[in-house]
Amino acid sequence: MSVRYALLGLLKQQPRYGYELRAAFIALAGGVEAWEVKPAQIYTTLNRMVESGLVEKQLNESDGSDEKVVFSLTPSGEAEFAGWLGQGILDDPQQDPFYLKLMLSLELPDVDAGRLIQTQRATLYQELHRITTVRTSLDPHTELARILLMDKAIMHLEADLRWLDMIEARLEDVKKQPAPHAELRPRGRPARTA
Amino acid sequence: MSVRYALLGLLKQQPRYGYELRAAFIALAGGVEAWEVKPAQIYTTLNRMVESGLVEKQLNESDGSDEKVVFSLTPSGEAEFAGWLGQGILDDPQQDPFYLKLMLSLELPDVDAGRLIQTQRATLYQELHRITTVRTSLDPHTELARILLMDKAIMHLEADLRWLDMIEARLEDVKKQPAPHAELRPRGRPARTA
DNA sequence: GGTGCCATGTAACGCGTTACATGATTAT
DNA sequence: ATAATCATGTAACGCGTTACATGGCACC
Repeated sequence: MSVRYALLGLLKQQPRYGYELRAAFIALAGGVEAWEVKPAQIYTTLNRMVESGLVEKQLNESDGSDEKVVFSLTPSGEAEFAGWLGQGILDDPQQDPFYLKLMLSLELPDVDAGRLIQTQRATLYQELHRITTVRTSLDPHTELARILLMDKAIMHLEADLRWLDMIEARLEDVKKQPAPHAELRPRGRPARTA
Repeated sequence: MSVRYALLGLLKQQPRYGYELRAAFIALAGGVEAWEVKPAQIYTTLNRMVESGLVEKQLNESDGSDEKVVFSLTPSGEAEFAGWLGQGILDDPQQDPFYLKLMLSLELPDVDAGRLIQTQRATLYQELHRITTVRTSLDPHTELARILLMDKAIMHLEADLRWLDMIEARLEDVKKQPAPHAELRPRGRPARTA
């Protein structure tokens, strides 16, 4: 979803051809490891935007021997970009695959929730270590932007680890107390008692 | 990506028909507001899994007058599910639309980065308030699972707000210091000095 | 007799992916 | 010479979405 708008922004800077746009996007988004974009996505996205009138295609201006296809922004595209920039963004941490796993493990008798949590914790720790290493290797003078990206990743990983601790503590609580009713089970589907 | 595996898990509990699976998934994932799934996605996903041999379709068992299409798990599907459960998960906070906006705003002369940050901060605050309200309205005895979901959202929103503070501080630093070179600009594309 | 939910789909599209294809230029 | 990178695509698929269509059943 964002690639589309980023391309509009890059075209607002200046008209460009596809391959150049791809390089510019990757540079903008923090490098190949952070946000890879395949050439196929660039060209299909650009052509879709040409069809909806956000972008124009100019075949082979100026130079004669060149096969480059130059794209430029239309007023409509500029408006679309401005609209995107003006909006705040929320991501959806509610759609959490790990939460799904956890809920399933509580319903399936042969799955150990504790082990699930341990595996997840190990994965997060490992990634935290990796990212921290990368972060400290960056030069604050020339790569400040990427440091910010890493910092965000670190803060989110730490939040996830704290969240796992919370989950474990809650599960312990439930285990100790007799529990007035079904406790960690999601509501709905009357627990097959009927 | 996760819906597919959650469906396998739900079918491991017991064979079910499509509409029932949808209800079970929504209950599992924390309710309609948290993770809506459209019927169309359920049926197409199930049929794809039938084609790849993870799931079997049984037409109209037991009852006579019923039009329900019952799906059940194959051994292959069970293995697929077990594989998914065993793996740790990382999400990609590197692919961050706000970061893209920020980088673009630093390159485009007519876009104010400070205002961008303020808009984003307001959006995050608003969502934090909304989620906190929802969270405190939940009953810890019967809806503990959803409370966990909300807690995660809150922790991430708080992390994002702290991150915005960091960004602003860095930008201030850059403004004050003469800066030995280009500072917050992503590398690549030699700043059009040539 | 509508309104709404149960239940099952199909069609078309957007985003993103992999795989494939072509041809030019540049580097070793 | 051959390998890498530049440059431009097409085809097919997976996931998810919206919109549309069909038919039953229940409630007011």
